Amino acid sequence: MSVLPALPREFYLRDPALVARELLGKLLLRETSAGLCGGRIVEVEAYLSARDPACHASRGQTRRNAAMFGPPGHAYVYMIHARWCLNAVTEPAGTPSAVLIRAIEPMLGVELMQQRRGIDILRDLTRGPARLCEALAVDRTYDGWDLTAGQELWIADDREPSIRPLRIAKSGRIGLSSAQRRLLRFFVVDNPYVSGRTKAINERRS
DNA sequence: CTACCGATTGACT
DNA sequence: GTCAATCGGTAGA
Repeated sequence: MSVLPALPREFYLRDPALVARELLGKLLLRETSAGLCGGRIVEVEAYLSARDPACHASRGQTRRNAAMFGPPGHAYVYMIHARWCLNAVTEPAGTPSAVLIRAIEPMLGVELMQQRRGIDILRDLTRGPARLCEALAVDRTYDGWDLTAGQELWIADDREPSIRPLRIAKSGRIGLSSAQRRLLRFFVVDNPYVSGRTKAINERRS
């Protein structure tokens, strides 16, 4: 049993945009024989199954996106431009939606993450979906991994109350070729570990 | 089998 | 700000 227990499956059994917003401030954790590492989630994007053309699963199931069709609370790990990216699957099995973890704030095992990334600069360690996967040694072998099991790779509540409430902003999603009107990217305002533009389209308290 | 592409990143002007 | 390397997934011959 971990000191930092994993969020339960019910957490993920909801609308992906809601899950995305609530994942901000949670801890993404990774444990290997080399030690524990991870940090606070500060940037996410929601992908809304068949009703969302930008979602990898919007045009049906393939071997690549199969994890998104599975039960909530599991990882969907895919490769883009020769780099891995990590999602948390949401909604019931058969509804292929997910939340892309775009950035975390390094908190645990910084030295280990620096080794894996081959850089020292804290700000560049986990800012971006592929960078954080490299820092946490997440690759294809974690596609389909159960994030609620509380081992190797999981997400937990941050029990440090001092950082709340978080100021949250939303914007359009990053890097999509097709224009996406919907504001499905959520990030912590003024956090230096958020990737891309940090201009707030809309702001609220959480 | 080949050809094309991308939910990115890092190097460069 | 611009640009191209990167390589597995996918579609199509």
